[in-house]
Parts: sequence; structure tokens; C-alpha cells
Amino acid sequence: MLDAAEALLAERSISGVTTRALAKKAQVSEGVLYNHFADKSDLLVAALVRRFSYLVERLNASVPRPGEGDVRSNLELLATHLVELHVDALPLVRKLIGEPELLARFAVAIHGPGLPFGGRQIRDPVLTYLEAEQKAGRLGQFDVGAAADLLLATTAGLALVSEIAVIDSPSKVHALVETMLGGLKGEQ
Amino acid sequence: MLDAAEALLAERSISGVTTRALAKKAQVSEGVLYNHFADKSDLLVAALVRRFSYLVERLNASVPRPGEGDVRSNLELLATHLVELHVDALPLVRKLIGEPELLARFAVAIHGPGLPFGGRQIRDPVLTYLEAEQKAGRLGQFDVGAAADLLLATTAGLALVSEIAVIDSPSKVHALVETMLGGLKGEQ
Amino acid sequence: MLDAAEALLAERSISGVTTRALAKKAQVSEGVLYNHFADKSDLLVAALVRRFSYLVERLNASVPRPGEGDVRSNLELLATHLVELHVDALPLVRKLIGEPELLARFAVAIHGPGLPFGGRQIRDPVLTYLEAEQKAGRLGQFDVGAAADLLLATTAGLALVSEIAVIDSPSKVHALVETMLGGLKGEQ
Amino acid sequence: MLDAAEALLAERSISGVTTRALAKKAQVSEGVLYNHFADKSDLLVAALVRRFSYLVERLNASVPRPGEGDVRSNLELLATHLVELHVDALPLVRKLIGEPELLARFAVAIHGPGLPFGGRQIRDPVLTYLEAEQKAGRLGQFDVGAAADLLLATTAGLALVSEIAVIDSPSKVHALVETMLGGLKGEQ
DNA sequence: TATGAATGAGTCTTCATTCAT
DNA sequence: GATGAATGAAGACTCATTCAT
Repeated sequence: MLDAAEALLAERSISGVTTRALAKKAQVSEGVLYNHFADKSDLLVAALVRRFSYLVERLNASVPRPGEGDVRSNLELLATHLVELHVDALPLVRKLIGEPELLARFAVAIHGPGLPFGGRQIRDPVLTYLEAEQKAGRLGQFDVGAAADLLLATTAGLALVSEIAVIDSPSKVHALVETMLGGLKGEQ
Repeated sequence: MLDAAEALLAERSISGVTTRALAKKAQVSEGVLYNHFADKSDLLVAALVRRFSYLVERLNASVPRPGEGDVRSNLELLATHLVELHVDALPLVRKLIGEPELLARFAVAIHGPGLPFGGRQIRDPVLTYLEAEQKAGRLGQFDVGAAADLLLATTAGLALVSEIAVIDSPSKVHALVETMLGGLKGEQ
Repeated sequence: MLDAAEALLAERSISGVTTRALAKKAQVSEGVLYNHFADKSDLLVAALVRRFSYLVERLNASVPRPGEGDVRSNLELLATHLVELHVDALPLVRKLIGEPELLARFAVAIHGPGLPFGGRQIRDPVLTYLEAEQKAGRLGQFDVGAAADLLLATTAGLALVSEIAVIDSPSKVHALVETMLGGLKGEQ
Repeated sequence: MLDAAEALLAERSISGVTTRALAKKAQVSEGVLYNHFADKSDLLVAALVRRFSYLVERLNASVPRPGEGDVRSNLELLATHLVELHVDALPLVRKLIGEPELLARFAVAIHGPGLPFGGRQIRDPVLTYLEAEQKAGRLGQFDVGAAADLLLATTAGLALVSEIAVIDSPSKVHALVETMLGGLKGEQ
């Protein structure tokens, strides 16, 4: 049932996820839904939460280890993973953003407020990585929170744009990291 | 009619913008819509385009003049205006992001591809400003496109977050500009 | 206005003939209709009557002269003209047959009861021709009315079928006339 | 549901068969239709097909046995049954003739092309009977197909006319058969 | 007379939800 | 627990007709 919801959520516009479609996908009858969930929204939220958890887990597993390797490469890797995360999260967001009520229930379920490209669950790993590198002296002085926001927002932006237009994502990521490292004042 | 659509678009979820609500808001009967527009989508797109045009105009009027004043202050001002722009554009985006079909029609209407927090119409002014300051020697060497993306994405992110949580926007903007100017490597 | 109605009647399904389409076709505004006709039906009936009159006139002009030429050829010619008549009348009939109310008003307007492939106005010329040939001794004894019905019904049938399937109309007409002339008992 | 559709089809003009009327007739709510049929058309086609099948069956059961009885009487009987068939089929035809789309779906459902007063399913029994009598030497030489067309078209015509005007059907049938048997040339 | 915006009842269709089996 | 037919409110859209200008 949850699997069916997840599958449908991934392939259809929110309004296309009907109880009928759900039932068909799960190979069960329409009424089953109400034997396990209070509501259609309930099922949807459950599916969304499960998906979200998976994505967070994946991110945590792929954050570079501070102190190892090259900082520049690490940041590029991190940014690449963030783009991937956002690309995969986009269908979710698409659903939630248009349905305030659903979003509220999802937010409560996750309990991490501040959704978009973040919520603590996604922002924290990035923050932690940056702080560690900074503490290790491999990065200079800067506002870690602001840097995380730049990274998260811009990678989310890339994910969004790449859905609509064809872009050279790797080179965009490269430019992003370069620009963030170097700053606008120039490396005098 | 357009006013009613704009008003409704601003206050309701996309699925709440029904022909019935539209008619009631405009104080006319339901059928009127179809005497002036081919479609409900048609009306919506028209309203969205009108709103978008207004926002673009306002942005253009508020971009700082390159060479004048302080670069840092200019950037903060620009970032502030961008946050405002995105805050105002959010209801629009919210609608479009969940309705691929509507988005497509809107894109065609605007003819500026690459929608999200951009499209040429919004990105170009930022780009132009940065290039001018760079040419004037008031900024160092950096990838202007990447910098514009950072600025646009992060201000969009701030707008999004500020809708859900209470944040200290001005200080966020300040930190953002500082971080972008200085870079992560530190000003050794 | 009438012209527009006639044109529309010819090219669209009955439900496609809307006041809007009518107005557009006639290059006038929607309201005009009600300045000249009581009703949409009124206009439609007027247009149908005009069309019907034209068809009847054309038939009368093309009925072979009794006593002249070859009876067999005359009958084939007559049958051919009847097929043409019915082909042209089909769009009319199509409209009327599905709208009892319209049909009733049309019937009253024509005043010739017994519509389908007939009404006196179409049946009479055929009847007259057959009687004349019979009187002239160029045809044997038979029920003139029944023969007219056979001719009218079968040509109508051919017209109807030729709309749906591709048929060799001339040879069908030939066979029809042969069979009618010779009868089923055989020419012993 | 099907019964309701059949009933309504019989008593109303095509445009009068609305989902509302259907639901009321079947004593169920409006939505039910869409739990069992894809479409209103779908239901209509199903009802039409069922009705058509019944009529075809009835005809087959009532075709006279060749070689038995009197040919003249057999033909009159056959013609009488055909008139009845067409009278009963008329409501069907009335619906279909004005709705090209519906007709197309019906045609596909029946798979017998060549609709009007025939399609193979109705024409074939007549054809078969005539051929058998001819082979048995009880009828002379004539084009069997053309004779079948005459019979079918004229009985259809009688059915049609009898709906509008009051006619003496039996005597019309008698005259029809006489005329077909004897031919127009006279039995010299 | 012509116009065309406004009307509003009515059409088909969708869909979350219920409930007897 | 599972089923799936039934419900009915709601949605988008159509269109003949009216009427102030």
C-alpha cells in the first residue's frame, strides 16, 4: 500500500493520485485504504515521510569525511550529492508545496520545521561538515550557517532548473564551488 | 476578472481557485469567464503574467547603479530587493510548480525559458550589475553567472523559509553578502 | 444570416450549430439572431426549408420527360438523380431526425406531411412520371405508388450507405432498375 | 443501468438522455454510471448493442423456411417482419444517425460495417432466403443483392413513414411484394 | 437595428468516502 | 480484514437568451 503510494507519488501529479489509482497499483480494492489509514492524506503523509527519511539517510552516508582528501573536491562532491538529493526530493516538494494542508501534516510528522531545502535533517550534515573543516584549519573564517544556506539553496536551484532546461550540471557545480571558495572580492 | 484571479491566486491554494470562487470574487456569474477567456487556465496564465511583469518592472527599478555608492551596501540592497521579489513571487511559483501544464503555458507566454527564480527577465539585471562592477574594478575576478545564481537561489531560499519560520531576514542578508564577498578560503 | 445557418447546417453536427458559431459565420454579433427570428429553432427551420425547396426544385427540373428516350435509361437517370437528391438531403435529415421538436416545426413549415424520403413534394414528380409512362403504354400494369416507394426508399438507402461505405453507385442503380423492371418471378 | 439506458433511449430524443435522467430512471445516484462504464457514450453503446442483438436474433427466428409454403406469402411475411424490425430499430437509428461519434463506436462494437438498414447481420438472412428460393426454382432470375436492397430499404421506409403518418401497413406490404414480384414491364 | 457582456441553469465527469456483504 | 458498488457534492465548461448601450 505504502509502496503503491510512493510509486504513484513519483510518477503522477498530485491530483493524479486518486484512491482508485492507489487501489489499482496495490492490486487491492478501493476500500482497503480505510482499513489501515484514517484518510487518504494519512497514507500520503506516511509515504512522503518514508521517502524523505530514505533521502536523508542517503545524504548522511555520502557526506565527505572532514580532514580527508582535498577540501575543494570534497565540496564539489558534497554539492553534487546535494543536487541529486534535491532532484529526487523535487517530486515530493512539488506535491507538498501546492497543498498547504498536506504540508502541515507532513511538517508535524517530520517535526523538523523549515522545510524547503532544509529542515534540520538536511541542513545539519552540511553544517557539521563545514564546521569540522573550519576547525581543522582547512577553511578560513566565514559564517558557517550562511555558507550552508548558499550551498543548499543553489544546489536546490540547480535541481529545479535542470528539470526544465538542459544544463551542464557538473560544470555548474564546479563554478559554484569555485565562486564560493574564492569570493567576489577577488583573491588579492 | 483578472483582478479577481490575481486576488484569489494570492490567497488560496491552487486547487482552491475554482471557477465558482472566481465568479464570486468578481461579483459576476460563473459563465462570464468563458466569454473572455478560452479556459480557466487561460485566465490564470493571464493573471500570472500580469503579476510577473509587475514584479520584473519593480526589480529593474530598484537595482543599484553600478559605480555608485558602496559595493557592499549595493549588494545588500540588491539582495534585499531580491528577497522581496521572491516573497511576492512565491504564490505564483507555488501555483506553477505543482501544475506542469500551467507552467508550460506560462513559460510560453513569458517566452523566457528557465523559470524558477529567474528566467532571463530576473537573472539579467543581476548579471548586468555584477558585470558592471567587475568591469569598474570594484569587484575581483569571479564567475559572474555563478555569483548571480548564488544570489538568486539564496534569496529565493530566504523568501521560502521566511514563509514558514520566523527569521531575521536582514541579518541573514548581511551574512549572505559577507560570505559571498569574502569566500570560504578566508582572506589570508 | 440564413446563408450562415445553411452553411453551418451542412458542415457540422446539429449540436455544433450554436448561436455563437452562427454569429461568427455571419460576421455579426450574437444578438442579431433575435432581431430577425423568434428563436434559434426559427432560424434553423427557415434555413432547412430554403434548402429543401432548392432540392425539390432541382429534382423537378431533372425528371425525364415521359415518352421521350428509352424507358430503361429514363428510369436509371431518375434513380441517379434521386440518389443525388438524397445525398444532398442527408445532412438535413440527419438534423431533423434527432430533434423531434425541430422536425415538427419543419413539417408544419413545409406542410407536406410524410417526411422521410418524400413528402408529397418529392414523391409526386416520381409518381407523375411513372403514371405518364404507364399511360403511354411504355410500362405494364403495376401499382404506381408502390413502385415510387421502391424507387424512393432504395435510392435513399443507397445515399445513406454511400456515406458510410464505398460503393459502386452506378452499378447499384443499374441493378436496381433491372430488378424493378423485370421482377422476381422471372421473365418467363 | 443498462435497462434504464435502453428505456430512455426508447422514449427520448438523444439529447434528452442525460446522466441526470439516466440516474433518476435507474433509481441510483449520478456517479454510479462511472463505476461501471468509462463514459456516457460507453453505456449508450452497450445498450444499443444489446438492443440490436435482440432484434437480429428475432429476425433470424422469423425468416420463412425456403421451399415451404407459398413464395408470395413467404415474401409478405418476411416483409412484415422487416417492417417490424425497422420500427423497433428506429429509435436506435435515430440516435445514431445524429451522432457520428456514437455511430462510429457502435459500428466498431458490432463490427458489422454498412449500418443503415442492414449491416451484414440483417441483410444476410434476407439474402440467404432469396437465394434458396431461387435455387429451388421457385423464383426466376434476378439480382439477389438488388432485390434484398429493395426489400430492406422499402420496409425501412414504411417503418419511418408509419411513425409520422397513419398508413395501412399490411396493404402497403402487399403492394410492395406484388410490385417486386411482377416488375414494371408487366407480365406480358 | 446592432452589439456583446452577462446570465445561470444544465451538462458530463471526478473522487474521497461509506458500508453491507 | 477485504471488497467494490453506491453516494453526492463539487468541478469545469456550454450555450440559448436577455438587455443596456
